[in-house]
Amino acid sequence: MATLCGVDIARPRKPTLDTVAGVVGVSRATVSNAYNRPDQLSTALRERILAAALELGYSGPDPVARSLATRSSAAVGFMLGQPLTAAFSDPAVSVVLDGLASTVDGRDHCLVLMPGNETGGPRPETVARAQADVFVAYSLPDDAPALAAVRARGLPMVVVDQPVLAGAARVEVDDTGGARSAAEHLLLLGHRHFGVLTFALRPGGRTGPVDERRRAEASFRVTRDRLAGYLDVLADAGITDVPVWEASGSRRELGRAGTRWLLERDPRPTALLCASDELAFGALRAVRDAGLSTPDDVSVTGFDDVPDAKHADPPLTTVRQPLAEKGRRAGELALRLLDGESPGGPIRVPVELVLRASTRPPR
Amino acid sequence: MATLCGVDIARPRKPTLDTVAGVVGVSRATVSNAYNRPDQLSTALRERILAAALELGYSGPDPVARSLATRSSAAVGFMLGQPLTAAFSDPAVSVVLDGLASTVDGRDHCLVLMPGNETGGPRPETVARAQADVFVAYSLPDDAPALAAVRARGLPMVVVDQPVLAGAARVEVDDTGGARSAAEHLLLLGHRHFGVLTFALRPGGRTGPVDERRRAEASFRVTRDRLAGYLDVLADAGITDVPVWEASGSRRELGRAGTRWLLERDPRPTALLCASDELAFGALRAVRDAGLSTPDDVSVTGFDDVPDAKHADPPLTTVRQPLAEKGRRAGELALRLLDGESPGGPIRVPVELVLRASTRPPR
DNA sequence: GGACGGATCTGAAGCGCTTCAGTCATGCTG
DNA sequence: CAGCATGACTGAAGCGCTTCAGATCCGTCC
Repeated sequence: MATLCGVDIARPRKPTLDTVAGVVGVSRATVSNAYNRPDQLSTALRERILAAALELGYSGPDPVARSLATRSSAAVGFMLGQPLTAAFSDPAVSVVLDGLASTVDGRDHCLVLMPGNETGGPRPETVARAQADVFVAYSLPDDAPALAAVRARGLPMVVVDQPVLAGAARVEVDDTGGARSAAEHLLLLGHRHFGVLTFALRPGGRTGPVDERRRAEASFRVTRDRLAGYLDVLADAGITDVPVWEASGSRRELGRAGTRWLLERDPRPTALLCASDELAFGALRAVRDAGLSTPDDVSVTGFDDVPDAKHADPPLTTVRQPLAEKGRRAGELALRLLDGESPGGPIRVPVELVLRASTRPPR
Repeated sequence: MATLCGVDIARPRKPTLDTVAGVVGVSRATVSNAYNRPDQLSTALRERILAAALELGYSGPDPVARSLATRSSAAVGFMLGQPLTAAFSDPAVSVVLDGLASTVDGRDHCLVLMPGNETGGPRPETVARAQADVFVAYSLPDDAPALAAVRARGLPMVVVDQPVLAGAARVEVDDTGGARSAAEHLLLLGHRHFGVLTFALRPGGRTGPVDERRRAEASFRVTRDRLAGYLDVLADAGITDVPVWEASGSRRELGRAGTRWLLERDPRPTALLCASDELAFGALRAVRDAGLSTPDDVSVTGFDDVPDAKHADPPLTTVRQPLAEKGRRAGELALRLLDGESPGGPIRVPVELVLRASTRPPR
């Protein structure tokens, strides 16, 4: 009786707002209000509507249609500079992402994940079709096509760590400063023979020694800055020709391999500066493999202070950055942009050298 | 001139299909075709349209509107049983996710990530509002509210590992069998004193010894099956009262702590069965901490065969499961469901015991 | 008692796009 | 040259929802 005229046979079809409205005998607007603005109708009616919906198997307004009508998809896109495996092998990524995810989820926003490929970011097509109304870029190379794609869509963006991009909100870390402090620490301890272990300077995953030219081509800002921090401090102290090994990713196994090479240099380094804790874990292992001891024979520093760092053997001296906070900040920034507020200046999170047992003066 | 009548002043407004159509002087349908069906119009016109679009700053059809019109959001939702940090501390999750992501990205589908919370899955509200047209559930507890939410929306779902759910496509692994083979291996070597290290039996993250009652309450199927595999084989051999430690997550640090407890049991176990490689890594470390040796004093087995397992010290005997393949299969299944094909029976991926140096007969 | 305010509910105009049944030339066939 | 297939393009009907300016009704206040 209270049903709409003809369209009644179509059983298997999914119910919509209209279906429910028809059955209850109210207008579509009222059903919508039942879900979105409970104060706009009487409790009694609202309950009747919800009951009817339940019975009809209507599970609430369709998210896509709702997004179209409200012009907001309630999702934030997360673009990554690497494939997922590479990214998540390093807690430095997953902890940040976790902070971000819980922040945006608190506001009923979803996270659209866009992993990178060999070229160092998601495909622009992926970005163009992603249903998100703000994007977060994490560790993309400066020239990633994905960035242009976001820009073309005219959507706001927050960048964490890099790249530095005009008009985008930003949360950043003083990578250079952190790296400098690690190098200075080792210098102060009296070390003169160094080795540096870094992760990828550019997308594509090369593994091998880094020369001046390769260094100049670096397109990952984080890598560039940490490396520069290490080498500049050493150069200022008159130490040049420092061997540098580039691992294609931030994984302990790759750090271990690189360290093998570094330990074969002559003179053998007494101190290893690593661009991440994961690499440093590999370095610790390689030192042990070589029948040497950390810190007696070789001091090792990391970067990030991931949870495992303090439990390493020996506990790792490293540069701490507040990973979870970075993620949260990025999330908050993204939500602010969604609210149309201005991004404000870049948010800087602090770094701090954490001294543990993996460093000591050379013998 | 070729512009539409009045609506011309609104500069800052984002261009739409109509804008472009108006400027070029063609119908909206034609512009749409220019993007989606190049064969439906002449190349010349298509290029004119694309050029005009570029000039106007139109970056292609709006994904949300397009989704509404096509009734397909081109996204797959990924629901996780744990928060991101917990999930990604274990490569067993990130490798699967990577396989899934690359599979669906190949079809221009996005990945909507829905991490779990303390209750063991994403919030149902999150699921209800997620713009995805197929969901994959990974390691959710059997009673997760998120599952009901998917069902309420009437969307197809693929389940990997668990829970077992009627009507859902599934890719599964013989966890019980894998666990059994590890236990049998140790038994065959002559071990009689065991310890078991497992990750969470239920959402919420408890840490401590597991008794019969706790075991009965287990809601994570994977955990349940592996544990059962270990204990059943031992029980069949007449070995009962095996101490079991539950870690709240699959992290090496937690494995290390649990192993400390296990090693204090009397009689001290000569073999440790771990529910994951990450836990096993912690066990190796704890054995060393205790001044003991693996495998001389204590044998250790893991589960998963993550990339680090073969580089552990000593290399880890473990049950291999093809993680990347699991992810890919799940992705393929999801895409098939999207195409309206039937899921077919569950896909089983093989497990296999990989013998390495962390196990040997007891002294 | 008439004006007013509040609480409820409705109509209709979009949101930006896809798609399908056509329309209209145009060229080809026999 | 009639008849037809083909290619190029258009009109209009949705997709399922939100939202806002009313419409209606009723209790109230002076």
